Amino acid sequence: MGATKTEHFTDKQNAIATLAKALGHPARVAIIDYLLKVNACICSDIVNELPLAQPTVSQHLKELKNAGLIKGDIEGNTICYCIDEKALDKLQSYFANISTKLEKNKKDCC
Amino acid sequence: MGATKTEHFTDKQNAIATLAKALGHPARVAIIDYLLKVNACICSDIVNELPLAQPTVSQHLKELKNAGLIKGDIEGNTICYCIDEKALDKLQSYFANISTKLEKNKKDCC
DNA sequence: AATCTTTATCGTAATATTGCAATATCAATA
DNA sequence: TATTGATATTGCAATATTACGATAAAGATT
Repeated sequence: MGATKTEHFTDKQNAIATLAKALGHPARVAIIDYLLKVNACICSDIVNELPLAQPTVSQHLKELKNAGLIKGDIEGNTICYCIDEKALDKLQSYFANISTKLEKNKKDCC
Repeated sequence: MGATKTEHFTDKQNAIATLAKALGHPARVAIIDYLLKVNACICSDIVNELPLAQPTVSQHLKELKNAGLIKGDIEGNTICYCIDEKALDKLQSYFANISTKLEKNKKDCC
């Protein structure tokens, strides 16, 4: 065993889990924070911003890209990575929806 | 290595990563969905709702609890687990904040 | 008290993640 | 074309996660 039983869950559950998992590492949260802060693409400087070696950063970027949280293209000898709004909108609306439901259905237990 | 270098990131980054990581598995997303749907605590039936063995479900519940996403107490011979609004509010405002920033700072790259 | 019901824990196997040194790739430039 | 600069890939070691059978724990029921 050891592998997630993806096929037993709904597409939506898997989609949210994939996005959440991609943000489940502080380095990847830090990358998103950085992209928001500089309001631009990553151009070489991200490696200097993180306390990790270049291959590790590259790997984290790859995971964010695979999850759809960032998108990027090669531009000359640098890479232009930036936030993919679609994915973040999906997360935003997922949690906004939960908050709305929680607000509406005040429970008296716990 | 293999261990996350938690100490090199900010508390906020680690906090978001911990919450996101807890939702980084479809079974745990399904548990949250279920808690919202029934608008009540979990009372024994959650094991029947998931395609996983009881010890596995118990383990996922434990992880959600450790991350602070659910809270629960023993009630007789069943458990009352329910959503911890504080954690979900934290996630909701994190992503709402990101969406606001993205809306404000329209970029022309990518 | 013996049994049932429900949840937790232990132990363990399979798999995934994290991190980095070494190396490869590839465009720009000297 | 040789070199430089930036990013990706490979390979590997350390660690974490996922899943479940077996078993334990503890209140409820008979």
